[in-house]
Amino acid sequence: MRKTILFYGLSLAALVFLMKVLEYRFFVRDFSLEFYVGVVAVLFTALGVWVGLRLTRKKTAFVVMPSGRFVLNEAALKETGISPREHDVLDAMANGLSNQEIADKLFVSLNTVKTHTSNLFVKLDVKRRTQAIQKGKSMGLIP
Amino acid sequence: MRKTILFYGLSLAALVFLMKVLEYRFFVRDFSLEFYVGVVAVLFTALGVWVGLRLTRKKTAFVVMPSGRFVLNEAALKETGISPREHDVLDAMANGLSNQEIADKLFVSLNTVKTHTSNLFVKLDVKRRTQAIQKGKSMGLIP
DNA sequence: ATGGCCTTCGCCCGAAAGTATGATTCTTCT
DNA sequence: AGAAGAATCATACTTTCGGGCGAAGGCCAT
Repeated sequence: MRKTILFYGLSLAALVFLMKVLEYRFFVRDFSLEFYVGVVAVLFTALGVWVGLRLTRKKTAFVVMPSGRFVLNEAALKETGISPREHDVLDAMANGLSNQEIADKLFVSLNTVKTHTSNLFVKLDVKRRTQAIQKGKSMGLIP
Repeated sequence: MRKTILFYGLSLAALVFLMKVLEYRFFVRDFSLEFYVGVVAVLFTALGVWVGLRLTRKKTAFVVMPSGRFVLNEAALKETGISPREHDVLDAMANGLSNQEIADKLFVSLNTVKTHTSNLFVKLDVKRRTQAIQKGKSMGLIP
């Protein structure tokens, strides 16, 4: 990551240098300012397109377990401080259940489920249940 | 498509106009050429990034990840009748994005995303986004 | 026994998600 | 040319989530 930033920086520097060259090569020779600016504009537009393309390359590594059974990562459980009940909720959540359905399944009230989910989000450092599921899976908390 | 081209043209025209304004507002008032050019450069770089993002949002383009060789199940795609755009939304959804974030990422309005998600739920026969993610994964629609 | 947890539950409120319906534009296929 | 399917957006409405309080009982360690 640092390398790419450095690379962008160097590219910018190179372009600035090119600008200076153009400035003394063309501008002083009575080329119009519009022309000069136009060149700069085109150049930087191209740079922008290129950077835009670079930036949107996806990288999201995904760790899947095609083999046998799912093993719970208990170390991660302790690190995050997720309680057994919260873990139940996370599991139900990952199965696509709504809070109300989770409440019915666990025989508790809707409010209780909400409390659990809220605490869960804090402990997982996420904002939405979809993210919680994602993170839970990647951490080996749920299958 | 014609409209987008027209839009780009207008954007460029607007920027050129802005350039002229800057030219008479700042340049003649003894601001340095470097400053002026810098503003132009930043402006057009931003434009370039934006254009780059817009241009690359076509194509389903799922980058295969190093450690799991995900292959899109195109048969399932046809069976469910999920459109390319809906597929984009599903992917973003699985990455834990909110509808608003998806809208920003795909350069469309929130309402459009909602429409896509609704159609998606019907086609996947689910009721919630969490279920859509589950089903999407199990059907090989998303990594 | 006191402080710290987990679990349970309540209320309020705003934000996000989802449903329904209709409209426009554009491409593609017949 | 016309039908059909996309993609886009809008408006209006309901439901679900999520945050921010607070609180009570149980359990377990220092």
